Amino acid sequence: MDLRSAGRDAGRPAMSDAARPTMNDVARSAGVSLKTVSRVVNGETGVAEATAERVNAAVARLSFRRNDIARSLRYKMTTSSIGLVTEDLANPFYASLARAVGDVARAHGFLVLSASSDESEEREREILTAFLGRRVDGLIVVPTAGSHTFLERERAAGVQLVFVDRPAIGISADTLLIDNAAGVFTGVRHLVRHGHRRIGYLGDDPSIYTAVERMRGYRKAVATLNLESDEGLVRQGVHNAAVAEEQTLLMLSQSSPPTALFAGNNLITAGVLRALRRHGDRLALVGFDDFDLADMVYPPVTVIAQDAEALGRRAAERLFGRLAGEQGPPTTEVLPTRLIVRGSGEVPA
Amino acid sequence: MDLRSAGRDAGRPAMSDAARPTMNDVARSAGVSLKTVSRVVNGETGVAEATAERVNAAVARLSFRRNDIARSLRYKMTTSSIGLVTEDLANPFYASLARAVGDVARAHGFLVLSASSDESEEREREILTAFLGRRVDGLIVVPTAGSHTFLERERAAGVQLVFVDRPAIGISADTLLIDNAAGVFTGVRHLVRHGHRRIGYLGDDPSIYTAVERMRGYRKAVATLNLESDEGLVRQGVHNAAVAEEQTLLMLSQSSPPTALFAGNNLITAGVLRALRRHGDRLALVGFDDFDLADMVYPPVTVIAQDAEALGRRAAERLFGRLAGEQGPPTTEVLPTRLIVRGSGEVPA
DNA sequence: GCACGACTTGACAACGCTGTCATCAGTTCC
DNA sequence: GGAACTGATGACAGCGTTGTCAAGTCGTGC
Repeated sequence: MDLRSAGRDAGRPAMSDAARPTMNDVARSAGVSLKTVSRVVNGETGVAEATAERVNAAVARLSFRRNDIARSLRYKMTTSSIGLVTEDLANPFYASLARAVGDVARAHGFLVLSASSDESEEREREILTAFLGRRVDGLIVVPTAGSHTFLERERAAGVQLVFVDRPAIGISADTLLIDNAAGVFTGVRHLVRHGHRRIGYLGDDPSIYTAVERMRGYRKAVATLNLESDEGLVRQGVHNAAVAEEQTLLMLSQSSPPTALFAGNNLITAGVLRALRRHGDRLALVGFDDFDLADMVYPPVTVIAQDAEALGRRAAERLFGRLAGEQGPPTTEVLPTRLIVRGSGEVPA
Repeated sequence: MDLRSAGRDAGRPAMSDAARPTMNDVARSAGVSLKTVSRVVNGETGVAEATAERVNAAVARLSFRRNDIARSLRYKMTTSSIGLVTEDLANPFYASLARAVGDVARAHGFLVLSASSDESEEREREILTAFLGRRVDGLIVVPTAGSHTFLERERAAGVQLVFVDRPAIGISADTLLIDNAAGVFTGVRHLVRHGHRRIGYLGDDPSIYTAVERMRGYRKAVATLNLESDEGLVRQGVHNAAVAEEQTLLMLSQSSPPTALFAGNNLITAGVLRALRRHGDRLALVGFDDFDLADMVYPPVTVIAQDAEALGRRAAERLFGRLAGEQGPPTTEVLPTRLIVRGSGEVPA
């Protein structure tokens, strides 16, 4: 594009020179002092009605909009904004969580900065650094596996901190978790109640906290519910649907295959379903994570559902509680999961 | 909640008395002037190596972090942040869009403020006002139905503006759309090619731009592909899965029911699927919007997919292009949809 | 020995706003 | 009629940073 020929007011030139009016401009235009404008704009008392009207007229005339950046700087260095870091905002689970956080923030007059860490410690740190540079008043973080000790000094400077979905290493702060182990245990027990004793498990990478917890739930079920214990029934590090499909087929072609399966997350559930369809056998299945149209899949999938919305809401409430001055040592709240029975888990052994 | 009383001395933990160090503190600690600290922190040239080292040591010692709020105020009043307003961040479509916007923003060193308007004009305006008060450098907006003329003055003040998914009324700005009408047309034509001439359509509320466009695509298909035109085959205002299910059943119990259906969005597709299952007949179906496990549903659903990620990415690229100074009149870019054949649309009439 | 430029450093103002305190007119009270 | 109060308004400083400009130090060339 040729800037020269773009000419007059084609783009931003001339117009953008119309710099934003400041309180000073409004003051001049209304024939009052800067401070009086500030009083009117912020709805403070002690301004004569006639004066306030003049100021308001000038505000409207100039399209004045208070500069909250400057206000923040002057006013206690607090920004009415919080930062939210999740693994991936496009993931429906975190999307719901983010939505809930946003709603609570809005109710408190706060804005939300958000970004995705993609499970990268370095990227998470970049994001947090940027947020802190912007002086967010609080942070809600789905922490990566790395140490979060460096946040200690930020907390000392008054930044409130809540971890969600996983605990953080190297720092103690308010934390909200899902009861992953109990969820898996419940799901496996459901299968046991339908006669299964040989139950396979496919889980995500053990570097991920939730994967470890879920595996723990499975191990506990195996140990306490009198299940067949066989490492051939266990697959870890299954981190996408394709691998899940492949591993399921391998597991089913063993000499003594399982009669039921537990899928450690929604991606794995998808892969398992595809494998079951290809395989033809009708195995029992329970998956962790609910998903849209789970009732329309064949077979309809029985799941352990986690409430992302509640998780986000509670985390935000906790954060705003602290911002409002709630004292006390860091707390950890664990939210329950819910078994949703739809058919796939009720296939008898 | 009253922000004023919130932050008071009511609650700030004792720790927070350890106020954040400023460049002045660093300067004192390093025995140099404020300005020299600024130079070192911003990597400017012309500082003796020994001095820079002393400053860096002091920075580390005090855990200094540059205050970007103050920097923004001083430095051209630009904040390296953009605002994103969608209808609902929890909706997977907008979640993907938001993720893409976030990635592009990150590549440019920008942060993203986001919020959900819930289709409310008033709420959208509140959000935009809050964003603009924070002096975002640009806005990406999925506009509600109301007039957006008030944004004209913001643009005059230099705020860049991109509308996404729908055009905005009362203002002309860069816009990115999905070719909704063509998508529906393609889907209906797909059904026609499998012998259908009596095709039902269920669409969302006509107050929504995309619903109107999609309906237009259906009408065009009916008119040009020699289909049976019958208002009994058309349902508008279907705004959730339950209504879709109910309306589908009603439509199928007519004296001359359709042999195929087009579902105007993913929620409607879900309702139609449930109705078809209850009804027992195997009708052909094409739905707008792809969804997870569409291949595992029975029957696997043929869909018209839209690329939310591309939409978000292009919108952000457009915005940053403008922020980089690209001139020229507002553009409108229309992204194509994609037909994904899975089985449900291939049932012969 | 002195002027010169190159390099390094710092003093100061300003970004747009709010808190503090002073000022000034108009009461009220005895 | 003067002290004391009330209500409205403004002057000024300062939040933490960066741009501007001046000043200082040093080595070089003649």
